[in-house]
Amino acid sequence: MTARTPKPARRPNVAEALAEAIFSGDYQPGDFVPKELALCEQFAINRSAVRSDLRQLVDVGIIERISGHGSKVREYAEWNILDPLVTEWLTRYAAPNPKIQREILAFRLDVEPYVAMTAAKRATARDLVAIEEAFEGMGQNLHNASCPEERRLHSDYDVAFHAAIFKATHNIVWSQLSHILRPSIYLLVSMSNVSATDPEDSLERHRQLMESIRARRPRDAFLAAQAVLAGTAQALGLDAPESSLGHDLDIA
Amino acid sequence: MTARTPKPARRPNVAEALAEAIFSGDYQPGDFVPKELALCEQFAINRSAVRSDLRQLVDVGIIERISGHGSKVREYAEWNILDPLVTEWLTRYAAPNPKIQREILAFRLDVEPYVAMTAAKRATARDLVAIEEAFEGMGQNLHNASCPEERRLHSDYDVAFHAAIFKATHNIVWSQLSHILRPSIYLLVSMSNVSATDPEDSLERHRQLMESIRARRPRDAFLAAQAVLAGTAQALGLDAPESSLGHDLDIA
DNA sequence: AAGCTGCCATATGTCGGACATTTCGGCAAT
DNA sequence: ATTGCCGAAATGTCCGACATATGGCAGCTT
Repeated sequence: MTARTPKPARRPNVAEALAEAIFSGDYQPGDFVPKELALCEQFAINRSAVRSDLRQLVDVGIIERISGHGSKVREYAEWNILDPLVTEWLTRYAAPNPKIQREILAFRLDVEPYVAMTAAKRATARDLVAIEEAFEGMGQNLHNASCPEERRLHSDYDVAFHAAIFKATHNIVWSQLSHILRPSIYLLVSMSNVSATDPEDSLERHRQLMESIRARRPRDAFLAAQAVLAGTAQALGLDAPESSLGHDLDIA
Repeated sequence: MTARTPKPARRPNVAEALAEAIFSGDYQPGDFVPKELALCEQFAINRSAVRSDLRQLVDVGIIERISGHGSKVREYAEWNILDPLVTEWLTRYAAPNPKIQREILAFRLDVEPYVAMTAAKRATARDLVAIEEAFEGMGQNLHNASCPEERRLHSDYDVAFHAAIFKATHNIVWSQLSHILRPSIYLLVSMSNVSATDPEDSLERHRQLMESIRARRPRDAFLAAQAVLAGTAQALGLDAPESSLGHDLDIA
């Protein structure tokens, strides 16, 4: 039986499809998505399945179900952008939501230097292995940047690199927050055709960050993370506004 | 018809009930919760309703549904503790999860000083109103601490106070993270009978934090937030381990 | 004419039963 | 002892029906 299972064609994912439509702007906050029966017809599945998927969108705060009236898209501020599923959708469809992307990047500018500093204090050998593997993956997929597949791989390793640093804090909350990295890192890739930054420079900054963590030098890790993020912000056309943490405190 | 609607008795919330059982330790990671039909019988509702509620637990990462086998409780690390619903349940039933509580408090020790500093730079008049109202609510519900109702009110204002500071950063991610405050603040209350800290001292520290933000003094706000959190950590029997951000950077 | 009341259409919420699919465990043949 | 098949048990999906909540319109009252 070399033939694979003849029907891996599972049922269509209504949540996924609606998420794409909403994130792409087809439906905006305040709009109503099609009613259940319409979705049943459109996707050729039963109401139970449709309702199950709509429940997922409710649980992440994207839509609000009004009994007897319909399902309304909620305001962006009400979305659970910390939910892994939402960040996953943001990475794929969020081009038309530049505001959220900017806020996420601002958040990263805020916290990543601090996370790097904490990681430098608590990282174990196992954490360093994860960080190093991700780093090497970034390096190996840095050449012919014209190949989309390779650029995607590079981004995956980039995400893994930063996520590994978050995990090295050995704190559940920080670790789960690493999901927020994915959208902005992928956004960087999708715009990298116009990116003016030198990939080699970026890799070198990542190396310095990694080495600072390995050497358990929290302050160097803090500064190195600032440098990495500043590069990212610049590539996305955002001047690092005020990563003035060090500045304000050094006044002391 | 002075009689109210005779049946506001809505259907039992299976998700809520199961969450309480899981958070209380009746079911632990790896265990299987009762099968759908058993829950139908136990709560006297239909399978559709049961499945809808189970879907909610799946969406927040608490359980995992294995087709044809059952619903298994996932490891704590896989729970979406950043989801508002999960933090809500944590505030109510999390007594038997001291590990998660400690990690949340460690996270707060990490970020709240920085959040306070950022708020001091960006807070608008409207933000200050929210902070001040919460502060006054804390003060007015500080007397006879023996009254449980008043202690609950005090906690609510305490949460509102810290959440208002998070919102004053004017960043979506920070604002949504304020949900994480609730569990540890409520935990403090539930243990306050053995708390040795003076409520007046705590209130005074909060006042200094508020005034630093109002006066736009980021560094003072940073230090004041550290003082507030140190008090909280001490009351919960945790020495502030290493809020050494300032320390490490001041070495510079 | 303005405002209120009550009815009706619409869409979601719940119910009950049925069948399909997946998983696991046991039994039997190799 | 291993492999393969079969069947029990639980979840996934489907179908049809009724209950409930919401919004708007018609008609009546004032």
